[in-house]
Amino acid sequence: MKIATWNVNSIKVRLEGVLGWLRQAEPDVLCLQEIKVVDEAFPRQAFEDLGYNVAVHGQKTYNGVALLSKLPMQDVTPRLPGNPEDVQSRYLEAVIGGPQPVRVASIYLPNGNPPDTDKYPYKLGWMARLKDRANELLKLEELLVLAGDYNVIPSARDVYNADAWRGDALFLPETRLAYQALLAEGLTDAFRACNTDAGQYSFWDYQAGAWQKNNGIRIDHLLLSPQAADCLRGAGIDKAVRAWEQPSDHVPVWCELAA
DNA sequence: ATGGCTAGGCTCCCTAGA
Repeated sequence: MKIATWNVNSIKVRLEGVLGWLRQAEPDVLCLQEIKVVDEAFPRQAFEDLGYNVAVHGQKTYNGVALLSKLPMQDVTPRLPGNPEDVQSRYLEAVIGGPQPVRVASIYLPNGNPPDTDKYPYKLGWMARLKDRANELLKLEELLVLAGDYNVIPSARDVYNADAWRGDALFLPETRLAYQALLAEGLTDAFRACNTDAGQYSFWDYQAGAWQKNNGIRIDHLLLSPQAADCLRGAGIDKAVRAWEQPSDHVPVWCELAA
């Protein structure tokens, strides 16, 4: 089963690109982030025509996540538990059917900038809630894939110019420690389990020729339960998509499970 | 990033992104 994640930065603008990528890459599951539309405005039919089941947790203008799956989805659950007052659409979980079911979540972790505002404690609080959710799910001993835009640069090898990101919410020591605490629950970074090279990025800013200089960061991750990690057959970043017409600033990241 | 681009909407300027 091939599972991918992609922050598309508006599904309306990116629809043709996403459809083209699906035809080419043929993932079984695609986790989308920053769709920036309400559920009713999501182009559901276009994906159903390609053979995907669709689950959406949308929001007007900002955020919004979705799941596309060739196999049927059960137990489709929006929202990360732990704060009923959090109305931002950043989490959608489902169990993908099949002989070996896989629980998948599409995650859009808060950016957190600027760090001296309430946006940063919101990010850290969200990360603590995600850690709690992971802890709960790992007890089930299922195949589990938490995939999405984590807005976390895990280490210096995941950034072109570390000094430029020192004080940024994506790279602050407290952010990286919270991410390490999440991994310590028992999760494996699928890409890093397959590739230890530096200079492997999933995001390049639109500004200042960042793409042309390969001035990027790796912030889109697929985190696997031990049961899923045992099935891991490969992982990669579809970097070439960044050079397509009217691209997102993120590219798809994927993993292949023998399940 | 001393913010150079992109997207959305309360659209001719603002917020947000990372």
